[in-house]
Amino acid sequence: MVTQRGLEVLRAIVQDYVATHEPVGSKSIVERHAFGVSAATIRNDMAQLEDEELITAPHTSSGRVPTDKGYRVFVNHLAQLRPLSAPQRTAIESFLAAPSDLDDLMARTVRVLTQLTGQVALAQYPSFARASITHVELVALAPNRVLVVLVTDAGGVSQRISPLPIDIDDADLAVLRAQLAALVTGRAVGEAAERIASAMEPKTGARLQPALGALAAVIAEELAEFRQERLVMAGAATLARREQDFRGSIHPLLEAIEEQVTLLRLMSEMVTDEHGLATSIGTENAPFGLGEASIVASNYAAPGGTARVGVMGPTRMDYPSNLAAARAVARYLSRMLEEDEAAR
Amino acid sequence: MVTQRGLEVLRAIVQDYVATHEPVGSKSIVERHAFGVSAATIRNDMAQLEDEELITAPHTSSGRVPTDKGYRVFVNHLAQLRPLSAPQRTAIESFLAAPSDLDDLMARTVRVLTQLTGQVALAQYPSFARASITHVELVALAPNRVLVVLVTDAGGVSQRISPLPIDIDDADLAVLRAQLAALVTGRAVGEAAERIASAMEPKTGARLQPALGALAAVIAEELAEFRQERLVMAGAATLARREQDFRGSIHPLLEAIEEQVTLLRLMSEMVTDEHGLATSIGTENAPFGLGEASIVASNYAAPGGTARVGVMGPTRMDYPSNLAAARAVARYLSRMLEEDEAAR
DNA sequence: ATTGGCACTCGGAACGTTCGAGTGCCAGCG
DNA sequence: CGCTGGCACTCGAACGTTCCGAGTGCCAAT
Repeated sequence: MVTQRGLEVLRAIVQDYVATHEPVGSKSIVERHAFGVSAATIRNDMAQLEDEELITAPHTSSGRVPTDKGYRVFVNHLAQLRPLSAPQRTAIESFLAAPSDLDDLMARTVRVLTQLTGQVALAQYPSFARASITHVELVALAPNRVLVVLVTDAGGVSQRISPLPIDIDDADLAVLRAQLAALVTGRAVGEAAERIASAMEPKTGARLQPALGALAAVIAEELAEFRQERLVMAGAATLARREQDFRGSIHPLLEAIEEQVTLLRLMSEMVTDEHGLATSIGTENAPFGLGEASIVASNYAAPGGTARVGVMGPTRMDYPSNLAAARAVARYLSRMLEEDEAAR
Repeated sequence: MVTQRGLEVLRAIVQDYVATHEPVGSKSIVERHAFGVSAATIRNDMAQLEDEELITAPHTSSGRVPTDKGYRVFVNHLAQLRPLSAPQRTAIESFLAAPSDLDDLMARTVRVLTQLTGQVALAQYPSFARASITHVELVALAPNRVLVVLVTDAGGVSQRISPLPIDIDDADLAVLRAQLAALVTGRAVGEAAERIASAMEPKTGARLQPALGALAAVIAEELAEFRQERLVMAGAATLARREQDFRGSIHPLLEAIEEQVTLLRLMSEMVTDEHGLATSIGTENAPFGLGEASIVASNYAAPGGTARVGVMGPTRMDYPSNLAAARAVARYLSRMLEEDEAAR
């Protein structure tokens, strides 16, 4: 059983260890924190914390270091977010002001977050999976090449060039446009994908069927792209400064950053607390090959539902600050997207 | 003055050092290469090479290591590309087969190149700077929101949503479309940008002028995007394996990868030899903050002119293999783009 | 329950020794 | 004159020893 003071000691250990990167001893705790008890008492508390596996000693006689479990307790029960400073808030505001489009907004978001935290920043794109198709437009580039543009009600646009197996004229194009529009406009992305699949089968011998099939195939690809989750990142270079924080090497992290898929799954599988904040610590990420890393994230509100923005760093990170930064950025991001949607 | 055999010794040193990552001594040279002379003779040659600053000794009595100048001589005079193996060629072929679009093709290109060389792969996008605008299309999303699509003859497409300061109807849209088309279709990107600038000035009091101005501004942005060089990369994670190859840290490299701008300039400023190959070694990259890295690249033929594909790695890299890989990939890439253009 | 005291542990720094790979130089040889 | 074997020398890497101090666990006293 851990006493109340024991928890305070854990908090002190986490804070000091994150600050100094060195195992913390009983003596340095009484020096840096006003516990009003002697080092020996702290030592007794530390022995209890060690029994509970909340802290551990790297060597027989050395200071203590929090375990992953210790960080977890710290984050869940002991940490309170450290609010951002005024300059930090204005930094976010000016960084995110007047983006030219969604890509730009997302890129700026991760840049400001990596700049605030000094960690690798990650952001899920708003999902278009539940959006509906509002427009399908065909532009003839040549008799046998058509540009296919798809627009969703959530602001997502996709475009792709499709070669055609036959030459068509403007009248044909109008026919095809009408046929495709009937299939997908007003439909949710998933539903549209089902309906478009039927058009891809070469059923009738109609003259335009080959062209329709080709266009349907391209539209299917575009729809698949809408359903796919995406991720933006920034600050990978900051990992180089932290090499020794990751026992083995930063290779798994760089790999994950390049892969994206892993991080995408990780981000979406994290569980949020009642404030929309999520934390995944050290070995909790082991199934993803990132047992040395921690991730904190905050939900933000996007047209297509909530998505997440956060940072990835060493287990020994400053959770309160990083959580606060992620939350602040998420809030601004939500607001930007809300304004954009209102204008639509 | 360096003798013929001296140059052979340099070649041996470069080869052995790249292979073993350890300073090479006179004795190991006579063991691994059939020079037919004694170690003492090699030592004399090495002394000459050291006078010429082609090699250097890390410590007073230790093997020798090539200097950047030594690598340069090796690459210019001593190296002959090592042709790829048959499996490697088929790997390229199957990797690059049937890309779904340009982005996909470029992504696969860098992936195969990083897989072949184990280094960070870089590829410039084909440039659309000299392309011409063939289509400008407006799609009404709402009375005050229009999707603007631009298409070039080099296969580049750009799309963006523009809010309008006033509401317009379909007839207005047709008018605007005609006005904008008159300004930019058939024009080269640069020329189009100049002409579109004029439409952005609020000169006349015409009713549609505010809308025209807004659309022109968006088109100007899209044109600027066409003029901008772009880069794709892969294999950043491989750097982690090579940490100690970069004396200081891999931070500058990761930074450059994230920045892109630096690498873009570096790639475009490299000078190619008569075979379209370019090499930039160690300190030659110092102005770009990459004095510890080398880059090799090969030109490839793209619709908008030649562009480059290559790899970045430690100065102590296997130049012949990497150059051969870059050249092979560049050739396949040229062919793919040529086929695509023929289909257009 | 808390505390001061104390013996104990162990990692890290400092230092010395040894070992061997590699060098430069030189006299001798074809 | 170029090449060679021989030799003294250098210096880094590896290893062992010593020393120091921060930190611990435990215990008797309060």
